Amino acid sequence: MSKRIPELDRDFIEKGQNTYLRHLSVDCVIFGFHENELKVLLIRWKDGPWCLPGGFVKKEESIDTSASRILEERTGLDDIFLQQFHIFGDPHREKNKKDFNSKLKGSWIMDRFVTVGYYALVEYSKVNPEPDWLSDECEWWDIHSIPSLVYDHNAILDKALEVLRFSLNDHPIGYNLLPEKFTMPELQRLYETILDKEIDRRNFQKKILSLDILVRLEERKTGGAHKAPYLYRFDKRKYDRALKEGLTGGF
Amino acid sequence: MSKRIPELDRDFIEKGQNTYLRHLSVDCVIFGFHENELKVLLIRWKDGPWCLPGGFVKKEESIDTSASRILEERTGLDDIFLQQFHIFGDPHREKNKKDFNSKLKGSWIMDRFVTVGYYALVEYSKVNPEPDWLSDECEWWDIHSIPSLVYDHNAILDKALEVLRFSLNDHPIGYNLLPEKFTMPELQRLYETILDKEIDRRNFQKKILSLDILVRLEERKTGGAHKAPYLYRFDKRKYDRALKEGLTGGF
DNA sequence: TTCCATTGTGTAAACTATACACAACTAATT
DNA sequence: AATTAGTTGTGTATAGTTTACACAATGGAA
Repeated sequence: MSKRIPELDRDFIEKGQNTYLRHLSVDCVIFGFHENELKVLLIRWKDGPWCLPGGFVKKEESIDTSASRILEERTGLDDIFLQQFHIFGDPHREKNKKDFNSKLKGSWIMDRFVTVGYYALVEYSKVNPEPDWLSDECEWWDIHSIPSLVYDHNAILDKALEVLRFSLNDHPIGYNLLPEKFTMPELQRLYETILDKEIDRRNFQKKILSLDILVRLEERKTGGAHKAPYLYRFDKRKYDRALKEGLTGGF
Repeated sequence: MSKRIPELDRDFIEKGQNTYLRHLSVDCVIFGFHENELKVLLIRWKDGPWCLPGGFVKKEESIDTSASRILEERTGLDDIFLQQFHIFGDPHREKNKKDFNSKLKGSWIMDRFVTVGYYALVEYSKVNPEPDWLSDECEWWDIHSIPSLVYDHNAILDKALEVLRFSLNDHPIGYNLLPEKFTMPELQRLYETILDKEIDRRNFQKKILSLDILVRLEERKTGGAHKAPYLYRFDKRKYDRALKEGLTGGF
């Protein structure tokens, strides 16, 4: 699947500290939405466990830029919605780190790392999951069936989800996760998945429309087995204005 | 005022990297409430500018513990309400760092630092502001007349205030900032100061009481030039329960 | 053609937030 | 001792928001 690049490997392990800040990493929780389910992009280390895609901060690089770079490497996307949400600084967070790779012994990588959590919202269909030279697999996982992850990555993911829930009314979450055109039921299911609760269909529509950030198109979504729903898109200008003033209410 | 400790000084500058993580610092925005004004505790470096009290992370120490330690050193208080609120990772955030102290040239301190922002809520009267061996002064400043601070510390403070405002309904902010017994007008003025807006006296009381987290005492606060207001205290058990479930509404 | 699941729409009731007024109290002033 | 100024304690009416709920219309499947 992915090519091993032993040169790069050795360089990274032995001389990474010349390029990157020590003790500091970035981990990304990349959310997507597909088939009415919230998904998270995970990678699997070579011969190792599943984990959040992450990386390190270059010596002259902003941590926001690091996160963007890491994301672009894994998804092929730039200009992504990215949000720092928490920093994880327990000295014992990387439990069993020593066990993972004997050839890393003595490397800067085996030091203690404090990691900055970012979450990203991406349009599922635009992503081309790409393993890198450190990983074997890169796949979307359903939020309801996340495997056991390395270190404290499950806790990082949980925290991201918690923040995402909390941010639902103040950040352009729908805007970033859905394709340009979408139906009201799709938007509703996104909200329901993130909040993990059911919302009344009619009240949802009323409230979302009252925010005055959507435009209903003439088109309807055909092909479904039932009455064809209207398509909507976000009115970016109104959306941005509403976000500045703070979206009101919540479900 | 503060004693210089040249030994410690030299040790810290030359060998600090053996004790602390490199490139990572912690800065604390310590809020207090006094005379109906929100205050922030600032220190002034020796022969230097005012800044937020901060410090470094020991190699085997949790960043939360670092923040607690830094806070205790500056205020004499332990068991303080502390909340990580943002990490500042711009490589150019420490502008003019080189100019500050020529004797630091070549020291690990002159490297780039990423800093974790914490805010603390303390009871003003319990704090004994103490300069340390790096600083000359340690004083409360009114939130409305903060001086120009070093580096990006004004931005860090602004961000803390923004988060504090946002958190007013989900965190035990009143509980931590006020003395044990307080009057309804005092609590209201705390809210008004943090939110920077006026609130109707009667509606405020109605709403706060409806949260069912306060106990009205038999006592009244005497000595004022007017009608003696009742004293209240927080019912810790009910408060904690309400926080878990999330306080509703907001002003 | 009928059936089924789903969409589009509206209204009444419960709840929450806001605006607003008057009597009681305390110390300072006369 | 009475008056005054400023503040506290309390309640109600109105506007606005959220919630609960029902029925007709549509499009493909049977």
